[in-house]
Amino acid sequence: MPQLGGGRGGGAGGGGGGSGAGATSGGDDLGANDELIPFQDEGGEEQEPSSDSASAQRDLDEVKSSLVNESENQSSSSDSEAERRPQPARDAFQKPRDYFAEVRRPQDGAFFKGPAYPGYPFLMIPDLSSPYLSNGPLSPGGARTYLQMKWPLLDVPSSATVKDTRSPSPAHLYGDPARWMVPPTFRSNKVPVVQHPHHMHPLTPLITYSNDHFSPASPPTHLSPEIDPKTAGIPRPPHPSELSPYYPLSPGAVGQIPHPLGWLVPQQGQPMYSLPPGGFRHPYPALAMNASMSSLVSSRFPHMVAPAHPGLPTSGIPHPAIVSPIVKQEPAPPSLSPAVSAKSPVTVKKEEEKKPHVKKPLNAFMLYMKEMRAKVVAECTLKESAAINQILGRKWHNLSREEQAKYYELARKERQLHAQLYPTWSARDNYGKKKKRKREKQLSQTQSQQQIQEAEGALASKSKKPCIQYLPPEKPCDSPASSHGSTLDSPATPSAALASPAAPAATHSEQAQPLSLTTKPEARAQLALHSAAFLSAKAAASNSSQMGSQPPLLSRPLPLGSMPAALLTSPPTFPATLHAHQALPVLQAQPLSLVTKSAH
DNA sequence: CGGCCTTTGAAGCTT
DNA sequence: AAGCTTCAAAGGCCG
Repeated sequence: MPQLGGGRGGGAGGGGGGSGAGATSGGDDLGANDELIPFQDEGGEEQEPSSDSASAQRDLDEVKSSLVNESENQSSSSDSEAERRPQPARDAFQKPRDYFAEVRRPQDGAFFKGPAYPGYPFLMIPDLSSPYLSNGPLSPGGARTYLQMKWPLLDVPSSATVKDTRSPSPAHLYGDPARWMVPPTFRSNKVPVVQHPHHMHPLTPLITYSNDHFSPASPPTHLSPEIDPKTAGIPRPPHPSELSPYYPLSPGAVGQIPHPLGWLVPQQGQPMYSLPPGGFRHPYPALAMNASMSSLVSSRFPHMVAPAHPGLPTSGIPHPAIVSPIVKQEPAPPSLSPAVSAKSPVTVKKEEEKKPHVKKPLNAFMLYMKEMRAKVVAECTLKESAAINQILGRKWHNLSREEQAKYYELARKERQLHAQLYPTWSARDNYGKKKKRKREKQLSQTQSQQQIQEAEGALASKSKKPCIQYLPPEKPCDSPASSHGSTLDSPATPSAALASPAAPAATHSEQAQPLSLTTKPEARAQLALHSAAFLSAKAAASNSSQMGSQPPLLSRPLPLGSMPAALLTSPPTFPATLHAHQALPVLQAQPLSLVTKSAH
């Protein structure tokens, strides 16, 4: 696994201060630019999401309001927008991954806490449950945890610790609660964790990945987390940013890939990844030690706690990435491949059944969702994931390129790690494991194009009511008109839409969106009513004129996700047109699905 | 109780 | 190669 350490090394070095460049250009191990970093035409938009509660709130409000009425932005957007968006995005564009080096704009401050970079290596800590494990009762926020650690500035030869698998005592590492940076997710009350005194944006922890800072291979000496003053002298495994803490190494991989947090979580001199063949050891013993954490683990992943019980056979502990509780005997990767062919059909079947279910690595958006969901939920009264996800989707689009880049980077690393842990795994392996109602849905979509069209028309008349449904009755989320979250999005501009042929489609889709929300009109009717007042106020404020004609979503910039890497790296030009082009598919698709649903 | 809904992105599959 | 499909998380809701 050359890639593991290496690539990032360069970045890490640079990271110390400025970092990031390496990430993209430099060097990524696997292919550096393979990662696509989308950006929105809003180009400059961004950064709104700031850790600052106020700003965060604003962001949320924006999103919500945008959901409610996107058109409003059009008119008012100019002012606020200008203010809101400094141009960071453009900057970012020029220096895509120079997150650390870049001096943060005031707004960002909250979000990224620029200053933190150098001195704060970021750790991503899985919520004790492997992301690849089936979901448990754990609360949403609990999922993945990203911790930001503040490291003392020590000069220690990283190499010294790299090979050593042992970790320092947790006590040392965790001794100072103040050092823990806990993302909102954790704060959300579901996971009792000591929170760092300073405000921190939920994403902050993720920065690690986006930057080459925290490179295991060659972490900046001054930043080197390798050694804590208190733990100085205690060798510990490297914490490769590349390696997602979520993935425990498969037996075969053990030793090759040190657990990122291994040093953090000492297992009495045992390597983090010293997994017994076929067994999985909880990667974060230290965390487990925490009463609350421990309970979480035990409740959600009893098997993971097993290590605590000597009597329990380690072999019985499934790999974290493996969903199936039953599984067993063999490490995921091995079990996935060979022997099967030689066995009888029946046997094969059985084996397949036994096969652990290795989940797909999370993509950038998923990571973002996990990170931000709790926050959104906390700030809003909304509980439905569907609604939350919509908000998150909006927020995602509102993120600056750099912010998104962080998640893309993180996702990329996750994929890398996943690939290393489960070399034989293929996304195809999971095909058919879920019910495929979706397919039906889509089919129906295509089949009912006409219906969609009709629906659109209906929508136009209905306008955004549907959106309202998802708005929280109360508005912790909504904010004063000032926020104009949607403003960011955009000017109604059809610019993007018009720019490309797809424009029309996009428009439709956007219009359709509201419909989707209405999927369960009856159920949500009440919600809508609650927010009705809010909406009306908003509508009044905004220029409602466009609402009717303009699709709410249209105003929004196109989705970035699909942006090719090339674009990312390319100079700051990516105009709206470009986005529109790229996003086209997405927009079109969206509408369809939405419409379809509404139809249903 | 299982599936739906909703989002974006990645990967696989199909055409 | 382009487009389509499936799955990933999450949790309230629905049949």
